[in-house]
Amino acid sequence: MDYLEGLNPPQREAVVNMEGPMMIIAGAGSGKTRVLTYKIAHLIANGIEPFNILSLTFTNKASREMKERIVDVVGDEAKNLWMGTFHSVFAKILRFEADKLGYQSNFTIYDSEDAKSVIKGVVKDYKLDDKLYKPNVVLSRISSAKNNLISWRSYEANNDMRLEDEAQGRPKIFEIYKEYAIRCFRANAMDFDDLLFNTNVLFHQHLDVLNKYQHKFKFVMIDEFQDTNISQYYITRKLAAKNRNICVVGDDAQSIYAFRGANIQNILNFEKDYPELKVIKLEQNYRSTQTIVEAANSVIKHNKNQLEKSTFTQNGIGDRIEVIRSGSDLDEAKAVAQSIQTAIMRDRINPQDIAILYRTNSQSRALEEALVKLSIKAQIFGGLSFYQRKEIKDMIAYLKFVTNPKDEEAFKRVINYPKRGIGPTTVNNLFVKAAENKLGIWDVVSNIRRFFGGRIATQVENFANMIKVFQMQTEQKNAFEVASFIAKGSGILRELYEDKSPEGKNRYDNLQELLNGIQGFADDPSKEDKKLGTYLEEISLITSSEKEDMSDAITLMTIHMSKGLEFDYCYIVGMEENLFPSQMMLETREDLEEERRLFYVAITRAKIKVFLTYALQRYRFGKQISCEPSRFIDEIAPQYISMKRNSISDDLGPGNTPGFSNYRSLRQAPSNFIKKAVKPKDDRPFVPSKAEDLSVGHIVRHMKFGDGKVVKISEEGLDKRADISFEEVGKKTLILTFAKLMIIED
DNA sequence: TACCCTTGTCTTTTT
DNA sequence: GACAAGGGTA
Repeated sequence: MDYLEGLNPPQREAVVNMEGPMMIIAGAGSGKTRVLTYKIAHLIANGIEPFNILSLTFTNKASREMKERIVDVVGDEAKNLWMGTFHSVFAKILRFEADKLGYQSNFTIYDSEDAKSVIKGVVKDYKLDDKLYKPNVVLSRISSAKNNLISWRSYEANNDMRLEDEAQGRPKIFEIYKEYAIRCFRANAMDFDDLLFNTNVLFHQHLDVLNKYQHKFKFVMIDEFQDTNISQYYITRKLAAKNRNICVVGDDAQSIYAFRGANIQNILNFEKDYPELKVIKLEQNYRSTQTIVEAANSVIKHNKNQLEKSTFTQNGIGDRIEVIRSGSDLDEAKAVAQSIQTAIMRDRINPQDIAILYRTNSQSRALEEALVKLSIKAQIFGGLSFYQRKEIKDMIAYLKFVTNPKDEEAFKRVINYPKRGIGPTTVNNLFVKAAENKLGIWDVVSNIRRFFGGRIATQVENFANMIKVFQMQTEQKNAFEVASFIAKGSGILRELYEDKSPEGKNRYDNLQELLNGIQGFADDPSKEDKKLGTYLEEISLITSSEKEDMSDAITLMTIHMSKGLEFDYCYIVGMEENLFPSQMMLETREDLEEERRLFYVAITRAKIKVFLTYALQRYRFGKQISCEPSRFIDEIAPQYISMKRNSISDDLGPGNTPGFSNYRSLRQAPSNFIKKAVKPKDDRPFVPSKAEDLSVGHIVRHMKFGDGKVVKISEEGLDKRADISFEEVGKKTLILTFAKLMIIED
């Protein structure tokens, strides 16, 4: 029991109170993972069987780490714990109970890309306006319906949803939802939200099943409770209804997934649903310096909606937060890279303890380049995950289609890849025939002679025979044997091998890497089941955040991904209005408050020091725009920050003309451009004309870009801009307030 | 049917 | 600036 020694009184209270409902409100850095870990260990130490404990986390990484720590405390029996993300745990249960809902246990899990593709198909078939019914918009409506447990059947009658749709001019969403649901079901496929939605249906319709799992999961733990949505909440409420041993851990100040349906309301509901609830607050921060904790508190104070809680620390005061201003996004990246170099060399900070955090994935590129120049190793999380690459998705589509031949999305990917002369027209005919005969696509394809003759039949038949051979393999062979057989047999491997371009080479390597990964799965002695289906189950819920940690590399990730992690030094970059807070989150106070919580999360990742950086100019949407520092910088109480200028580009004060005189423009121009551009066609003296004299059709001269024609004048916000097609450097958009242009021809 | 070019859209965050 | 979709051509 010596693990109890290192806990403070509230932490210990949380651990030793095993039974009954409990809510732990845990401030950032207050040791909540520790408490959760020890609590589970304590349960096991007191004779509770590990397989009676269900612990839900938000990432597989978090659950893996927690499991390892529990093994350290109580030993190997902890391996039988039920631990994982909501999605992975309930996917497992749904596979087991699939027939009760009319699914087959080999159902496919559609990722968002698959889902959008289905929606696109529906919008097209229903002849709706695809500008209005964009896949993203429709999917998020459907998703929020499912997360609130509104089925397609009840959607039409749901006034809230319908009125919102109509107000936005999209009255047909419910029809798309209906058809989307029908198609997914027909394809024996579930999307991410279905995994939770269908679990609710299962527990609602089959009380015997619910009973079984209530009995099994005598203790339920939920981490990051503030990020659960209604659908998740109902599942856990049902599971815990009998034993009422439910323990949730969360921090309302760190709720940053409202956009995904997370509902802070759940915290309040929890108190109503369990009147005997024990609430424990962990308020002492063990992670960060006083400066960081106080600064974070001073930020979150600006939010109206929050639970009563005050975090404090007994750690030292530490350095002030450093705010660095740069002229451009590239200079910002340079400054960050330099500062990191100093941190590593002078402050002796381990690279693994340094992170650069940003609001959007697209910000990573400039940073990456700057780091490479200083030979600082960096590991970038996010962006396209390995499994989202085209060549990988193609290969996996084969695996999916072979396991679940109803999967229409997989079918569409593989039917004509590699090219086998079955084009979109033919594919469409196949789908029409399937619909006419109320059959699945595989029923038509595998019996093609009953429906078509001629060239189509021959080609489709070849395809069907190939798939049948693959399917036979899955019976006896393990995932790797099947996959490498398919890679060769389908022609994918040859197709990629023959592409000798650098990208083609890369795709080939990626495919090999995928096969290696499958081999690793098949060779893993701890896995009992090495079937292809099990492999697919495992990877369909993997996310880009779950790469392995690389040693001596710094970390680059979005702030969202950084939740739950900690670093010595944190660089929070792009602290600009419209970027952070994001311009899409400025409309309502709720949205802005979520952004502010996100900022709170970012600051509290740091143990020793926080850097905030912003740039005055930044490339976005392929254009350069001016930026203002983020309001969040001003929201930090001033005694905790110190302002610095980026030594690289501190000549860009407000009085100067930043515009296009920085090196970004030069860098992007052709190498011979500098010489050419400064040499005008004639030797008239350069006298800038007034911005308001400029109009479309004028030929103008720019000191660096040379001569060009004005093709468009537009206003964005307060800035008047001109699109100019330059002879030497092509089309540029210039902000007329800054750019100096001389009209040389009307 | 396949390929090339142009055009339009996009960047918020993720299971 | 990046990528998918659409249109035109062989």
